[in-house]
This record gives sequence, structure tokens and C-alpha cells, in this order.
Amino acid sequence: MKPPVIADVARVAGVSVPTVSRVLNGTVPVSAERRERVMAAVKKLGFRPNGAARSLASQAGSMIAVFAGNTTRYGYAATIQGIEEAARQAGYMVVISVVETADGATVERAIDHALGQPLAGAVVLEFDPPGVAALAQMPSWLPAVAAASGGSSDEAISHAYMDDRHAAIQATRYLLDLGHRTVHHVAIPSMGVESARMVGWREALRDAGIEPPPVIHAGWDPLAGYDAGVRLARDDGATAVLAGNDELAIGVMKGLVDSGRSIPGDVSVIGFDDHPLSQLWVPPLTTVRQDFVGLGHQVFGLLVGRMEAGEPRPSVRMVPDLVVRQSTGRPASR
Amino acid sequence: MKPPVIADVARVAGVSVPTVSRVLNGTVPVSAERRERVMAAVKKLGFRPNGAARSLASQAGSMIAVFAGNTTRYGYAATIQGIEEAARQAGYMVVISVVETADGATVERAIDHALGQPLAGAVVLEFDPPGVAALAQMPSWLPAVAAASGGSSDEAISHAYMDDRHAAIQATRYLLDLGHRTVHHVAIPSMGVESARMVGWREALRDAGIEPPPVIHAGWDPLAGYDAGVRLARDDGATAVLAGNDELAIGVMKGLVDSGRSIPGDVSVIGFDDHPLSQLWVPPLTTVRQDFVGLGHQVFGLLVGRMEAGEPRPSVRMVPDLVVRQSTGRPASR
DNA sequence: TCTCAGATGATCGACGCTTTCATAGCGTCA
DNA sequence: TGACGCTATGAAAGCGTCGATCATCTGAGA
Repeated sequence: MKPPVIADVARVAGVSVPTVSRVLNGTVPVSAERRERVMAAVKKLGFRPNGAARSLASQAGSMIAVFAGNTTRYGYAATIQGIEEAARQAGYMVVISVVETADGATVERAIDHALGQPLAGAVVLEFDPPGVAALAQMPSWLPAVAAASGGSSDEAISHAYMDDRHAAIQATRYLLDLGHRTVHHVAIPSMGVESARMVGWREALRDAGIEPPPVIHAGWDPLAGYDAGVRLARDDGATAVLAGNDELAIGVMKGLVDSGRSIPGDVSVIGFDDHPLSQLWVPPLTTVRQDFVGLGHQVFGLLVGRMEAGEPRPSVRMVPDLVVRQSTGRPASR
Repeated sequence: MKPPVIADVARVAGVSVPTVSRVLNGTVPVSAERRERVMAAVKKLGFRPNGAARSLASQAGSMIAVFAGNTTRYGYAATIQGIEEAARQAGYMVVISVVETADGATVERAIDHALGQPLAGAVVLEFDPPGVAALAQMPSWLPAVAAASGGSSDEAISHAYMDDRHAAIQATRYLLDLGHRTVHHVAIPSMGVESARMVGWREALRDAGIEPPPVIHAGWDPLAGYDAGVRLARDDGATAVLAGNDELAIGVMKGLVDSGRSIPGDVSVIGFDDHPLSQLWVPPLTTVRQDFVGLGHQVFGLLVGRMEAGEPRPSVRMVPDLVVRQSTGRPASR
């Protein structure tokens, strides 16, 4: 009832243990006849090399740890999927390590726990404060890279990032070009400093000679967006909103509509991420499309480079694009 | 620059290697004085036990593999989160193994790959055909449990499941009680046989003496729901729809509305899952709430029992509940 | 026929940790 | 006081695999 080991294979095939190992790893040539016998024995017994023993002996990990503050939100889940796809292709397994808060002890526990496994490398999802904290505490001997939105906090670590600052500038400009006097921002929780989305928004406004209105801070929950929408509805001058993500944008729209404003008639709304449901909303949401799965692929590629070369690779920048749908329009002329 | 090993700790603390091991694992009493010294040395060196070596020596895995057909969809992601939370609490790491198709080779590759790691057990998300296939090919020596929606395909394996059949009956009855003549069903991809949601729907109709209309098969994509909605709009007798999940329901609603039908005026729609955005839809979606995170907790508990006792535990049934919001109402009187 | 490569197969430690197993120390009781 | 039992500790033996080292067997060239 116990899994077969390499010695069993050797016995069945009538060869020595190292010969089996060589056949399996293909490092040294083995006669066709013996290889045949070994393969047959492997198949017959259903033999699987023991990963623990293998990584102990070869000193090489076989898994990639992904540190994430969350696994259910769209952007996170999609990025993790991208990493998983690329890792699977390259023969690695992905272990998930959720870092619930940026609290030192929590972060340390998560890292410690993960480090107990035979890791080949780590990817940190630097999308939120726990991510930033995890990156800061990552031991230097472990090859690590980061997936970020809008630049990384640690320039010494190579990262793949969405240029959200750029995207936010574009989105804000788009709204201004439509004729809006100003653009309000409903923000996702910040990463310690300011999110690139917020920075870009502010920059675009300043460039246009407009003093940015106060930021409305919301959480990740769409319901927080709803509250923000209700608040914005009270301000008659608020005709355009850039939301920190699509869930928030949807909440904002609902809050606005429930407060008697129409979209895009009275208020234009732009989101971030291109959530699968965004296009089905009424009205379909104008948003900034982010290729999270692609980000996952890219960041894994970076990690492979880091593991093989040892040297940090130059970072990869990904450019999100604005998808114009029907939640945005010219402001009502007054 | 290499991570410290147990021998380093022993040397620094002035004790033997096994003593360090005993302090760390707390299996055998060690004098307070030595324990003190060992702890100090561990802290000083930043020692982390090597997981590979540990599981090799103790013959016990330290991780839980989760086999899933997908990781981004709401129900999957939330269940995985529940498993991860419970596993983390119990000191296990979670490795994700995505099984993209039910194709034999694909499933085998995924399982083989995961089995290379030091696994303590496995959880299969039996939500779709890949899940069913993975469960079928799971080796018997590995403690495994399943998280299912509406009963498992393999009664020999203990599972936690959502009683979706029951929930579908309730939802369908609710619509009939409102006065609808019949209820249409837009189905998620089947699990080989029929989904419990579909079975319950059909059963409720038959119980009411109504011959079930043809099922409309859609994919997982909300856009498939849209097409279904457009089709349903052509049928004047279609006044009530039970959708396989909320994403589909949202697509269906959009398709109906774009085809000139109003909700719930002309057509009532019920979804499944209570997706976070469902309540923000216009109108807010009546749906069957599923506690996926709780399902994850439960199924992990089952796995722990299986790992400790060796014997399969009785299965756990979870009862989803109908959340009535504004997408359902009485049919227009004609 | 003998020697010397070249090609394969087998032997022998690691790898870092856990787990018997044996031993030294110490108190207890006859 | 000596035999006994108990506890804390150390020494040594694996756990399953890989890599380097050693042995052997083949065939070619002289």
C-alpha cells in the first residue's frame, strides 16, 4: 500500500538503482535494452520519484511560491493563473501563500512557512500592502521577482508591471477631452504610498491645470464603491469618476443611479481591470483592460531568468489599454 | 550564504542534533536550560528546518494538493481560499494543480506532477468534468477528499458538498409559487452526467406536473448567457429563468433587456452562487447563496480526518439558501 | 596477442532531518 | 547499599535520490 521506490524499480528491472536514476534523468547514456526494461518496470509499478528525496539530494527546489494578499479578487486570481500556466509548462508546481495583512508577524509566518518547502523561487504579487511587506522581508538567497501594478517598491528585484500610471493618465485625459471640468477618483486601498492609478490621475489633472479634488478612499469591496457613489451624487459638479477598479466602478455606478443620477448622462465612470462582467453592465463599463494572465506569464519568465542567471533581469513593462464602452460621454451642457 | 542547517544550530547551542530536533518538534521533553539555548541559537542563525529533509525522514507530507479545473471563477477561487485558510491554520501549504481538461493524458500529467511533491493529502474540486476525471485517477494510497456541488461521483471518497439539487428545487418552486407557468434553465457545462442544479430544477417542475422545457446549454462565459437571454426573449411564454450561476444569469438578463424584455416585469431570473456583484446589478439578482469558503473549510476538515483516521469520514452536506432580491416577481397578468 | 580508449554498470557517500537504541545520571525501595 | 526504573541525552541508522568515483567489459589499433 506504500508508493514504490526506486529500489523496487531496480529490482523488477534487474538493474542497479543508479541505472534507474540515470534512465529517469537522462544525464548519462544507458543501453537501449536496459532503458527499455527500466521503463517497463516504472510503468508496471506506477513509480513516481519521491520529490522530497529528489530535492534533498539535488539541492534544487521544484516549486514556486506565490505570495499574495488575496486569491479571490479578479486581478489576483488571473495573475496567479498566468503564473501557474507558465510554471506548469516549465515543470514547476505552484504553492500559494496568502499573506493576510502587512503586519510583520503575519508576513514572517507566511514566509517562514513557505521557506520550509523545497522552493526554486518566489513570485510576490505586489498589489497591496501585504505584498510590499512580503517583498521587503524576502530572504536574499531565494530567487524572487515581483508582479506589480505601476512600478515596484524595491528596484533591486526585477518585476513585471502594469503601467497603471500611464493608463490612468490616458483615462483621465479621455474624460477631460470629452469636456468634463474635473475627474474624481475613488481609490482602492493604497500600497503604503500611493497607487500608480492615483498618481497618474493626479498628474493628468495637474497637467491640464486642474487642482485634483479630494480622493475618495474605498476598500476592495464593491459596497464601498456604492457608498462612494452615493457621496458623489451629492456633489453637483461631479460629472466624471475614475474608479480604482471595476468592482468599485460598478458599486459607484449603482450608488449614483440609486441617488437619481444617470450614466453616462449625468456622470461618466471609468473602471480598471476589464472584469469579465464589465461589458455586461448597464451601461457597459468603459475601463482599462489589464492582461493579468499575461502578467503572470511575464513574471514567471523573469523568475526563470533570475533562477538560471542569478542576475536580476531588467523589468518588464506592460501597457494596459483603454476600452471605451458606454459608461462615458460628454457632460450635460448647462 | 547558504541557509543554516540543524547541525549549525546544534553546534552553536552546544547540544546534539537530535536534541535540537526534539526541541523543535516538542515530541520528547528537553530540559528547560537546553531548550533555552537551542531556541536562542535558532533565532540567532535564523534557522528554518528543511521541508524536503523533514518529510523525507518523517515520511509525512507537508502539503495539500488542490486539483481544480480552474482557479479564476468565483466559486473555485472562493473554495480554494477556504481550503488555504484552513490548511494554513493547520500548518500545511497548499499547492495548486490545474487540470485543464478531462482528457486522460492531461489528468495523468497533473496528478503525476503533484505526486512528485511531499503530499499529505489532496482535495479535488469536483465541480466539472476535469474534477471528476481527476478524482477517478487519484491513487488509492493518497488520502483524498472531494468538494462537490450536489453529490459526488465516487461514493468511496468522502466529500463535502453543496446540496444544489435541493437548492434548485427551492428556487424553482419559488418561481412557480409566484405564478409562473414554467421555468427555463440555462445550464453551466455538465459534469459528465447532469448537474445537481439541473436535476433539482427538473424534479421541481415534474413534481408540479410540468414537463420541463428543453435545457439551454451555455458555457462558463457570461457571454454565453447573453446569447441564451437573446434566445429566450424570442419565446413569449418564457417568463422565468433559473441560470446555472450568477455570471450566466447576468448575461441572460443583459440578453433579455437588450431584446426588449424587462426584468422582473416580463421575465424573472434566478442565479446561483451569490457572486459579490450580484446584489449591485440592476435589478439586484435573486440567487442561491453558496458558502464556498465554508465548503473549503469543511472539506479540509474531512481531509484531516481522513489523514489521521485513515478511514473515510461520512460526507458533509451544506445547504445553500435562496436570497430573494429584485430580479424575480409575479408574471405579468395576461 | 596485447594494450588502451570508450562506454556502461555498480559502489559509495552525501543531502538534512527524524527516530530508534543505547547510555549516563539520578532517585527509589528493599 | 546495591539493584532497579525512570528520564534526559547522545550516537548511529536510516528516509529515497543523485552525483562522483570505481570497476568492468567491449572493440580497435599496433
